[in-house]
Amino acid sequence: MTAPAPAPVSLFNTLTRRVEPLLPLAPPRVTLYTCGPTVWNYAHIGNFRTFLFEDLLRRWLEHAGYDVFHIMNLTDVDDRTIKAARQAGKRLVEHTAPFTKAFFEDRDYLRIKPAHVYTPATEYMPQMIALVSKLLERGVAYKGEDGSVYFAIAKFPTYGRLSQLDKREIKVGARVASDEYAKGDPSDFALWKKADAADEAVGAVWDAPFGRGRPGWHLECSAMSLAEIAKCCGVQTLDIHAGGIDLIFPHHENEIAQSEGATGQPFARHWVHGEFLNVRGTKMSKRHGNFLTARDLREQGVDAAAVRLLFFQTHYRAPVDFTDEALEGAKEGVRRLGEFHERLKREEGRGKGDGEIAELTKKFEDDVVTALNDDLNAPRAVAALFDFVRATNRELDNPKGGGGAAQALAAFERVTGADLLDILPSERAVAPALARWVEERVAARNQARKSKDFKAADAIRAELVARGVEIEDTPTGTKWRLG
RNA sequence: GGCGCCGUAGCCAAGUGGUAAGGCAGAGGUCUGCAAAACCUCGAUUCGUCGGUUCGAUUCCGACCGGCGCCUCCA
Repeated sequence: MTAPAPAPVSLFNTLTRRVEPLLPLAPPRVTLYTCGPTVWNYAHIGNFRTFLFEDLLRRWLEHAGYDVFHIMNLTDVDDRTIKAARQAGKRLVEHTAPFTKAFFEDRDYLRIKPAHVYTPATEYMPQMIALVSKLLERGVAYKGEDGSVYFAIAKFPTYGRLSQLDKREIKVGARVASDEYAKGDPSDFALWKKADAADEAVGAVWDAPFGRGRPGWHLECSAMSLAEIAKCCGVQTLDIHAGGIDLIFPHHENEIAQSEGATGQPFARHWVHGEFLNVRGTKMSKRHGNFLTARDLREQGVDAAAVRLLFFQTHYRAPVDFTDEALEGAKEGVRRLGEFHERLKREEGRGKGDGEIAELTKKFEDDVVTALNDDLNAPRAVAALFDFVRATNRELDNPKGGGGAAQALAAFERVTGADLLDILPSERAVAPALARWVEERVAARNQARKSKDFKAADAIRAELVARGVEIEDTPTGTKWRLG
């Protein structure tokens, strides 16, 4: 799968509502900005579904030969972080720091590749203030009667293009902000919110030429992404901006307005949005209380490989229901991949260098490339993977077959290993004492089997199973593993 | 009310204008002392319902039913 760099990758673009070839501004470089977590609490696995799809996107682009610069923001100042800090009786940063740390731990547990740069909003105040100043200068922002600064969407004719707002009507009687009277147009959104008592109480306030206050939610993404791509690449347009589907409106719509209002350049060329993780048909969320955090899964001993496989078995633009049954199925799939991997390593040297397996391997890699290039169709890639596993196992079962196992192993590892899907089972540490005991019992059982004392042999197996050890007799000896 | 998404076997889930991938679970078989693993065979005459377009629709159009999301700080 050494694709000529860079390969043609197509992705659905929310701007046009079509699958389009990815056309970076300056290939092979791709600038990728993904909306990260709000660190007011632990992120749940619904949040992580989005981060996992972005992880696959990043890896696939790199695999295709692109030089990806990945930026992810950390929202550490907004309504929720302030409220949570206040309730905890802490300063803002004291409250958010542990959750930022937890996010990184969860990210590592789920094997998500770290972004090249993480941008916490509170560390980009000068950039945000400068952006607001610029928007005020250009006359697309104004100071409201309440002292906050708003963006005037009337000054930005293409407002609503991303979310097809021109076709929308705001629901009559929908939530009306208390500061409504202060704005020129009810749809104008806050760039900078004048400090109030709660903000002061937790230290979420900054001085700015246009007044003491704090940034509106959308501001950070514009300010930070523009700052980072200017620094790294000297540009004002992102190649890809990704996030959850719920961010299309208003978050991303407002980011476009703010950014383009300031730079006059397109903000992002390709907008990519992932669907939700549901629980019995309803969006997983803190509000519904139907959520599970990454650390919950980790504490249950769930292998991250299973979570990754589970999510990759559904297309990123389709909603997926999280059920225990589905997770169990993914765990079983991961086990099977692990077995197959072990087998390939064991039988790598078998047979001649080509044959049926070489054909299967080629088809496998071609299918994976085709699937992922077509709007990151991971489910189809996974299907090709299991087709390959089954067909190759069949060949390996044939005493005369087996030629090409080394190639199969290499291809298998390229796709399922740490560079791409990253869905191979984690190594499980076994305490030396346990290992010694198991080895002794296995030897005893084989002794019993040798003397045809199957009753004793089965008793020992039951003993092992009771301790969570599964055994498997093979022509080359007895294998065991923790179940 | 506006905009958008979804409804495919027990469960999860791809997909195409020409007659349904893959995974898990289940049944039978090969192998095995027995298991396990692996492999083989079996499952939707059918893709929410009803119409329409078409030689032909699960795939396009319309209506309806059911579920869901967004509509100013939710991944």
